Amino acid sequence: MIDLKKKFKEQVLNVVKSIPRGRTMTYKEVAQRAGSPGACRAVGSIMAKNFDPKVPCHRVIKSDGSLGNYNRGGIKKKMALLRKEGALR
DNA sequence: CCCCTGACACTTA
DNA sequence: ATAAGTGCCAGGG
Repeated sequence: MIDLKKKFKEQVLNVVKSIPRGRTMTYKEVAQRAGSPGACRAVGSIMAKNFDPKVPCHRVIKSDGSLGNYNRGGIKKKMALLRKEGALR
């Protein structure tokens, strides 16, 4: 269980869990905070295939402001959540 | 100025 | 080990 790649995944989940309400973070920012500044694409893959209910992955968006992928009900659900939280105004 | 494509880094199966 | 999926950057038209 103590593999470097898994550590990165755990770090990514941990940093996303730490995102405050009403705040959004890009995949690149999350990847950089997780310890791999060039793994922005890996963050998307992690979220896409291994989503954790404790992780507000809906607060993680693309660098250009798009929402990216979402496996938790649909993109419109993600927008609704962010809008309700105040991350999208 | 805007739109599209290729190449890259990393994970999961 | 390979293939598929995802997001960012750079270049070309």
